[in-house]
Amino acid sequence: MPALKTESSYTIGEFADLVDLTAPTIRYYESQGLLKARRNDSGRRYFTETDIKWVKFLLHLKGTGMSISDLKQYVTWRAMGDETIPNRLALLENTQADFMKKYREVQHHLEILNDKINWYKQKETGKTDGQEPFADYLKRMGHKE
Amino acid sequence: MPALKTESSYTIGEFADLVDLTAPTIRYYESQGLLKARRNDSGRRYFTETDIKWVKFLLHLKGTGMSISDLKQYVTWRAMGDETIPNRLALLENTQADFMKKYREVQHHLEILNDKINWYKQKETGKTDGQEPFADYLKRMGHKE
DNA sequence: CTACAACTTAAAGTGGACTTTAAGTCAACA
DNA sequence: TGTTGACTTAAAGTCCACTTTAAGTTGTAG
Repeated sequence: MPALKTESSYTIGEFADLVDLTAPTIRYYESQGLLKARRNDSGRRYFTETDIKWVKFLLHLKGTGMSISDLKQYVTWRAMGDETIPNRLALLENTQADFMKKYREVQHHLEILNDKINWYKQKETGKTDGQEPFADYLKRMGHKE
Repeated sequence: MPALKTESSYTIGEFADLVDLTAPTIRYYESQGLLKARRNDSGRRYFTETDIKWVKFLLHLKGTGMSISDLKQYVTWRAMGDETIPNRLALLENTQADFMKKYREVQHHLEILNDKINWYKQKETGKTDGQEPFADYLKRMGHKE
C-alpha cells in the first residue's frame, strides 16, 4: 500500500511549471536562501502547495521592485520570528515608497508616449498641417517637457 | 567682439548635467547612434537646446520600456523620412501595449504588497488574533492569490 | 606659464539575475 | 532491462546598459 499522501508533492520540474519559473531558477532561489526544498530518499527535491504559495508571494514582492538581496533580508528576518516584524514592515514600506515614485515617473513617460502616438496618427490622417514640431504639439497638449 | 550666439551651446559635461546623465553615458548613446554631437575646432563635442529636447524625449521612450536597440530602430526609421511613419507608429504602439501589460501586472503586485503591509500593521496593533495566516487574510480581502 | 579640470579614444570591467554547460545519477516506461 | 528524460552539483557564461580605466590632449584660472 502507498504511503498516505496528505498533500500533493511536486518534482522541481513540475513545481517550476506551476510557478512559471525554470528548474535552474528554483535552484538559484534556493541557493540564495529564498526557499528551502525537502528531499526524498535519493536526494531529489520535492515541493508542496505551501511552497507554491510562498514562491508566488515572493514573486509578488519581487514584482514591486524588491531585489534578490531585499528578499533575502526579508526571509532572514522572517526566520527570526515576530520581533523582526517592525524591520519587515519598514522594508515593505520602503519598497512601497520606491514603487510609488517609479510608478508616477512611468505614468509621465506613458503620457509622452501616448501623445507621440496621437501626434503620428494625426500626421498620418492629415489633421495637422504636417509641419508642427512635436515640442509645439506637446505644449499644445499641456505638457511641460 | 564675440561671435553671435543664436543658441546657447553646452560641453558634454554641462549637457550631461542638464539631462541627468553622465558624460560617458552621452558618449555611449552617441556611439549607439541615438544622438549626434557637433564638434568644435579642436574636436570637442558641443550640444544645443535641441539636443536637450531630443534626449529628454528619448528618455521618456526609454522610460516606457524601450531598449537601446528599440530606440536605435526608431532613430534609424526617423532618419529615413516620413515613409517610415507607419513603422515608427507600430513600434510605439507595441511599446504601449507591452507597457500596459506590465502596468497591470505591477498593479496586482502592488495590491499584494499593500495587503501584506496592512496585515503586518494589524498584527502589530493586535487587531487580528495574531494567528491568521496571510493566505487566509488575502482570501478575506478578496484576492485569488 | 603652470596647474589642473575637463575633454578625447578604445577597450575592459561591472552588477543583477539568471542561464548554460559538463559530468554524472536516478526513475519510469516499453 | 535498456534507454530516455529528469534529476544532481559546481562553475562558467550571458545579457543589458552602462561604468571605469588608461593614456593622452586641451581650455582656463591664477
